[in-house]
Amino acid sequence: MPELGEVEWERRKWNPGIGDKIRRVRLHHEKRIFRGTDTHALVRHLEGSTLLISEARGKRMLFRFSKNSWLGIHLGMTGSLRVEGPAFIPEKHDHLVFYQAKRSLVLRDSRQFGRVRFHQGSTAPEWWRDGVPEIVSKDFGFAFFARFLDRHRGAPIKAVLLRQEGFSGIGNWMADEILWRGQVFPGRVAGKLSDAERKDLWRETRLVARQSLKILGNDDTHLPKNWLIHERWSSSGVCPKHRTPLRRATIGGRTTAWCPKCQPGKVTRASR
DNA sequence: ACCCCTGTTCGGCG
DNA sequence: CCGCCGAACAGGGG
Repeated sequence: MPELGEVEWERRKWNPGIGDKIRRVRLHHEKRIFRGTDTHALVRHLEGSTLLISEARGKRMLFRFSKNSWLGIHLGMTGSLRVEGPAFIPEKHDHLVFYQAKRSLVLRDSRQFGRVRFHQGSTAPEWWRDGVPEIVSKDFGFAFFARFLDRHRGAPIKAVLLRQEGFSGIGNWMADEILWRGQVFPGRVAGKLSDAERKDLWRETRLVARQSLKILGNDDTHLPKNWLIHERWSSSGVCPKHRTPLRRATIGGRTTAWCPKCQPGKVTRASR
């Protein structure tokens, strides 16, 4: 589910709990979603603490609590946040619940590809400061973009766009959207794009990220009608520009949709 | 029953 | 050692 703008939207769902004390934490220590995390420390430190603020970077979220406690959440494929009543009884996939006086904050993740981390300290955890620029920031300049493509010059451009160390928050549908707008076939080898194509892709990357954050991050209104996302899952999907039927194939290891007219190219061994 | 999936990680291989 | 690929993770939905 969640990519950049959707993650931002999910993060805000716990905002009603900001400023209120966590009275009780409910979780099951052995759940896969807590892999690598000291859940006993998590419970011990967060019970009695207050949710202060949160932030999202790419697909990751960081929640700051009083008493120098930090909680990192990645939603994976199926994670979601929500608010329930103070007497909420968790269902099967509600793996983490923070009970407050007036409500509870719930994390649900059926497949548990997501992950919860905990950190105790006066500064943000080391795993949070990874130095990857936000796409909507000035640090995501053309120089960074071009260098990243060079570093992965042998891979299909679709696979490169999905790498979070370069394209923080880009997921499958956003990558397809960017390539469609930039009129680049997803199987093209990253190192063989022309300068003009690179420039276009860089611009479209920022545009799609900015728009997604603005539109999806603030409420659940829909993306513009002429975006590819509305067509890409249907077997009868067509190009929003001229109604050419879309093609679908696995490229870069992921299901990919593209317009054969706007993005000419063919799926070869090297392009997958 | 069977196939598909908006993500990440890791082992194998060239 | 580097980089790419496919499988694995796990459950729900069509």
